[in-house]
Amino acid sequence: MRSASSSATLHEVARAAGVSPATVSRFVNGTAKVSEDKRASIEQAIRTLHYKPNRVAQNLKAGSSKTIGVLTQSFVSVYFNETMTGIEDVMKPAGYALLIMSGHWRADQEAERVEVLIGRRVDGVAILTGNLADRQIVDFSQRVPIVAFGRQLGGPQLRGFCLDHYRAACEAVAFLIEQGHRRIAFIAGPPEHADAQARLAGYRDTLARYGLTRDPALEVQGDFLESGGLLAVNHLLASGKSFTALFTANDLTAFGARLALYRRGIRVPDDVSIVGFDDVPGSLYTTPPLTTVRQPLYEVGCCIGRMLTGLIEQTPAEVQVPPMNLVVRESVRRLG
Amino acid sequence: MRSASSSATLHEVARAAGVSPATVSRFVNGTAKVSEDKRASIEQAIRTLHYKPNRVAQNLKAGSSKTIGVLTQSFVSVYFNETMTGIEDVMKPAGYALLIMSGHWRADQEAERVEVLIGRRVDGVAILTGNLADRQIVDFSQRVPIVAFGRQLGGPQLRGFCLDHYRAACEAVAFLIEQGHRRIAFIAGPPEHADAQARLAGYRDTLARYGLTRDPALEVQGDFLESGGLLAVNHLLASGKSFTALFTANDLTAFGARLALYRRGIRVPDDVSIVGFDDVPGSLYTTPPLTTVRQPLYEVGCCIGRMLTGLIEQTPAEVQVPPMNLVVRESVRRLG
DNA sequence: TTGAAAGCGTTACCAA
DNA sequence: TTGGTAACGCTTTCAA
Repeated sequence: MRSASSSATLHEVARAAGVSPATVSRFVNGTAKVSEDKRASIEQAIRTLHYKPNRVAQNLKAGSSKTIGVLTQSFVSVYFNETMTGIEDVMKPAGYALLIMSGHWRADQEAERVEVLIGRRVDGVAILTGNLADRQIVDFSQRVPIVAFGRQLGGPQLRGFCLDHYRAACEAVAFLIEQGHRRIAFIAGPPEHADAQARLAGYRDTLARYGLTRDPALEVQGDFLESGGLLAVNHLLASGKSFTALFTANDLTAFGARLALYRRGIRVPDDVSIVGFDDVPGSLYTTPPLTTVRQPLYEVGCCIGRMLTGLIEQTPAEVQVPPMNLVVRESVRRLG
Repeated sequence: MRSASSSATLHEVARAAGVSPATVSRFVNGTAKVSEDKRASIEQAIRTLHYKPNRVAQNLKAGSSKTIGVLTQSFVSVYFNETMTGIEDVMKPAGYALLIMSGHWRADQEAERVEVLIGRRVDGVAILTGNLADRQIVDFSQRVPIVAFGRQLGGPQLRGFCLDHYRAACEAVAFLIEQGHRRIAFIAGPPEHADAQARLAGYRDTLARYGLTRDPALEVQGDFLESGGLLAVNHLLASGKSFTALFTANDLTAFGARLALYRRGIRVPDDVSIVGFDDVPGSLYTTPPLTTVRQPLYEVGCCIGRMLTGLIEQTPAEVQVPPMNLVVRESVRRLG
């Protein structure tokens, strides 16, 4: 007896329709012409048996799974999810499904996940940042086409690209300076995180470029999380150093910072201005709405998707990586 | 010539090791004892050929894919993503991978996605809310085990469960009343959304239960989005009706409402108290932090995972659905 | 236009 | 313990 969850096979359809399996296959795939009468009985049989092709068998035969693997770091981060939406939106119409695994920012887990993905014979892998060594990604790319976001990497089966965090951070700080701010504090991200480093460098260099001397006491450590932002502001305030603006390594940090300020009755932007980084959905509705640098993550996802299909189907496409830019809202006050 | 992305097969390993494919299979799977010498040469061959079993072939053979399909509605919603984290955390250790597709709240797309999932022979499907007709889910469940979150459904291969939105909404409104509030406005969710209906009913009934007469002018339509919350508050304010508290159908609505209030200089909670619903991550860091009803979505995901494995592996597990509860933060002021 | 048959990479049964 | 072999469900070549 057939279990409730399996469905009819091509052979059964063939038998029911009184034709050969080959003919049914041809009909189903439109691979060749089938005479009118057979066509009718096949359609009939398919209907009554509820036949649906078994993709697993098709995949085995085809040697490709029409599936792409996505290595994300966390499901609960808009950062990744917007990117995945972009990936899905371009891969779905092309017939690919997404096998998603999260690596939790741990190189060992990430490697293990990629192995699983390759074992499942995905046609390509998208790696969204993470802590895998570049070297290892290059190695993996000998086994499967890979597009890595957040790395400057290349190879026969490998594409990698980054957004220009340095330039974007420069733009943000320049904006603050042009609004009349001179004492600008910075809450940094995790020191080992490449993007965080670039943003910090952008902050420092822009200060220098405008001839402002940098005050180390105004650079505080954060961790890309709200809690870190909150602590950092407390720290800053405790140090007694004054500042009129705050640039944070990302939006979550800005949210935490904003709450710390709120708790002390320090108004934004009246007393202190804030600029964030990322433009997560929530930043449009903070009080006040946050001025921040927008990362075009949805578009990034689309790029990843296009690069990946290009790699897989050997139709190299020149993909234009979208720029980041400052979105000015209400958290910055013009001084003097 | 073998393409760069494929790897050695069992047969090649067998040939290289001078044994039969069957023996290699047995060794790899530990299905039977293999003599020491063969074992060594097989290991050797596997290493030099970089052999990895082809899961696609294994799946075809086994008739199961060790994959479960997840029908989500949107990637960019913490609501779904927290749930998926829970699902992943219980499915991954059990050896299942997640094939994820989003239905965008459109019944036709959702049905199409489930068809794709079934066609790919997933071992089970998790449906996270959405607009599919119950009837259709029941039908699908004849072809594959299904766990549906957000529906009260059951069947031989079907489990469905909801959280008690009605009761939770009652609790939230009761809290407001007990804090001394009498004029409590409500910003509703989409009228066709079952959870939104339950929350509305909870609001109305609780008012009645405490002997408060309900004022229709204090019930405004929202849409579960920040923008709807903002508009709703503007509407409420324009109507001239006074209120001391605001209960919103979800947190996003509360965020929008909070911004509208902020824009008019109305303080929270000094002038107006707010209670949200969901407890999305951001609500801990709004100014002030939002009092809201927590939906234990991660735990829900774990439940879904356990129910699904129970269904698939025919080991029915009694799974305890976690309760929602009010988390009191700083957006409600005690009156009088 | 149609069918027979081989093969995709595994696993498992049956003999040996 | 080991090997041969037949499936799993499909596609595709080769003949007819």
